[in-house]
Amino acid sequence: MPELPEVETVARELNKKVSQKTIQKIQSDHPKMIKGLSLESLKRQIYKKKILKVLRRGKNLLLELENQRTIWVHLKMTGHFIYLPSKNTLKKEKAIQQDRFNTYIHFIFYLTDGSQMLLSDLRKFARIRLLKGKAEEIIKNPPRFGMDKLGTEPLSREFTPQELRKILQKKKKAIKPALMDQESIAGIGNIYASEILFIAGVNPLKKSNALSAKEVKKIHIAIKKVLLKAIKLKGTSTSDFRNTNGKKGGFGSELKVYGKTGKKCPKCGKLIFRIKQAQRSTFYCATCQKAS
DNA sequence: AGTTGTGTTGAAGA
DNA sequence: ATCTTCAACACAAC
Repeated sequence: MPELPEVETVARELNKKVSQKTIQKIQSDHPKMIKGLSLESLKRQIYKKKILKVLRRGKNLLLELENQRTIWVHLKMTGHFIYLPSKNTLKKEKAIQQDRFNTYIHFIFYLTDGSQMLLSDLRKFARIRLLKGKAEEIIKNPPRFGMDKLGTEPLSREFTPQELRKILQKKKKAIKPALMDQESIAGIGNIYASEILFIAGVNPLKKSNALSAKEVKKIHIAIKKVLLKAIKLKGTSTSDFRNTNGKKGGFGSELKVYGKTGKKCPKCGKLIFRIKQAQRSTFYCATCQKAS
């Protein structure tokens, strides 16, 4: 489930924990997760290279190295990074391993100070690439494998209500799948799309281009509010997402509608519905999020 | 016990 | 072009 708040949390934590550290070696039991080059080639190119910084773009993670190379990681559905400090007590490691979602380790990055960066991924959907150039250059001038089509960053200054209006006017889809379209806005996934629309009081079935200026304004406020709060609480862990210390994020208890089918709406007390939109579950309150 | 659903997204098919 | 369906994979719930 890593969406923008989860990936942002990982980027911030890794920035604190591994930037300015040097990669000694890597190990993988599933090199298929690497795209575009072999495990051997990746090993050669990152050997003894320092990690300068870690950035996020949409749901993509970028680890910039000192040699004009950047490790790109997409966590997809079930990937997450765990950081093990060098002076790791056995007790602490045991505590991390007690959680089975921390035990699907398919990549180990050994750093020269003895610490480790692990990639755990139950379903093995996560993908790794090695890109040429610095992270900022890649963001500005993205390669054409997928990152090239990313839309605006919802927490950036350019993402104004006017900008959102412009984006939504062009789309004929319902607002809920439109919010999840990475080519328009980068980083919103299935959980936060439902939560945002509940906070905005907008029906998920309403067509994007039929929204009033007032509704767009409400959605804009809700996007910023929900994403910022989720980042503050280090993300949502409804099942397998974990932070780099192996622990769950804190936004799970803040969820108003996601996964709440048949439960009472926190605002009006009526029942929460689940419907399907573009093959994904949408959760909403039909009373607080009127279709009209 | 087989079927269905899960936070993502790219590729293939229509 | 643009839309829908499927596949990558593992597991839980029904």
